[in-house]
Amino acid sequence: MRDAAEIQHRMTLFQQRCAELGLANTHQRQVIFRTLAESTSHPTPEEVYRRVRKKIPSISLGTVYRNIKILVQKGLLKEVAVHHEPLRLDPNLSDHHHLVCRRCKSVADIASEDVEPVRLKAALPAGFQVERCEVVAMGLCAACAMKLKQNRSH
Amino acid sequence: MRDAAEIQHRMTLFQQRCAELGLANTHQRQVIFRTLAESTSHPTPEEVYRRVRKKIPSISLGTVYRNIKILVQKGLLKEVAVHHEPLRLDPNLSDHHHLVCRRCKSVADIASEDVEPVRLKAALPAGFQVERCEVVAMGLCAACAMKLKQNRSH
DNA sequence: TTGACAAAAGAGAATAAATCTCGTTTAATA
DNA sequence: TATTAAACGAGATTTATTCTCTTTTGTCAA
Ligand SMILES: [Mn+2]
Ligand SMILES: [Mn+2]
Ligand SMILES: [Zn+2]
Ligand SMILES: [Zn+2]
Repeated sequence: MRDAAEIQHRMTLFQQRCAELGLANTHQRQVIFRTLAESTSHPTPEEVYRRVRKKIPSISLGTVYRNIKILVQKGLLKEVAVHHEPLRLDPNLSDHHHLVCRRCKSVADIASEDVEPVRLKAALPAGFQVERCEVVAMGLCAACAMKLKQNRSH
Repeated sequence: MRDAAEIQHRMTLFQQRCAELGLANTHQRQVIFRTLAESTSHPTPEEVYRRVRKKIPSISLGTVYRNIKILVQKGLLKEVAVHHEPLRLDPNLSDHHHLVCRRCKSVADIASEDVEPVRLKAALPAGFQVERCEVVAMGLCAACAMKLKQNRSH
């Protein structure tokens, strides 16, 4: 839970951004965002729904999902790491990293030797044992970059 | 598609490991593994199913999923990145990294400043535009490490 | 203000991915 | 070859998410 001033600041920015983006200023949207802004963890949509219902018992799960999707699209929320259905399997068991296209979801390998070893400078939460580090580089593949450019010039 | 000698080598190792692990040497299991071993991409379970059915038209989707799960558990296959349902949201929009417990799936932030910047040493696939790099450090949280130790000492 | 219109909400059906159940078949091994 | 646990196939079930449709609510201009 963050402090009240910080949350108030986030809410003000949120309302500004919604106005800029043409998103209506609904009570449900505000409470969903505030619930996430108050959180310092990484809740699931169901968890958000559970918390939001304390404020708006009649809210529907669909509204929570709809808003989460819009807010992630507009960059007002993030998803943790690359996360999209369905599961992707990797027959390459060597330690290596990945390059993911945010548009077409293609996944390409980056060899371990092609990335400088990841170095943590600070102490981790007490007792956490790191087993492996994977770098996920997100961006646009050549094909998708071209398609997006074309769409923009319509 | 890899070359035949490489695949043959993988199949031999696979059969050895299955024997060691007490996994029965079924035709379905072999074809599923071979299909993945032949692949240089990151197929979905449905894609594996589609390919395996060319060899064994009567195979069931359940068998594909069952084997994928076993093989991932036993370390004969990997999942790409951390990937588990449901979606996890992040109210922290700053660039930062994550620490994920492989057992309880808890997610903790690692501040960007606490990790040396990720440096790619080699050229990426032509035209790929990287927008951001996220480090996912996987391992065991203190609580889970303790629970696993207890279970082992039964 | 109020009215028109688009955006968003609620309810619940539908879909997609993954898992489970259960009766049947098969591999391991004695 | 007979026994038995493991694995299979078929299809139901579960879980997360999305969609459809009707009603309600913001927004904005008159
Ligand atoms: Mn890979
Ligand atoms: Mn985070
Ligand atoms: Zn792409
Ligand atoms: Zn844990």
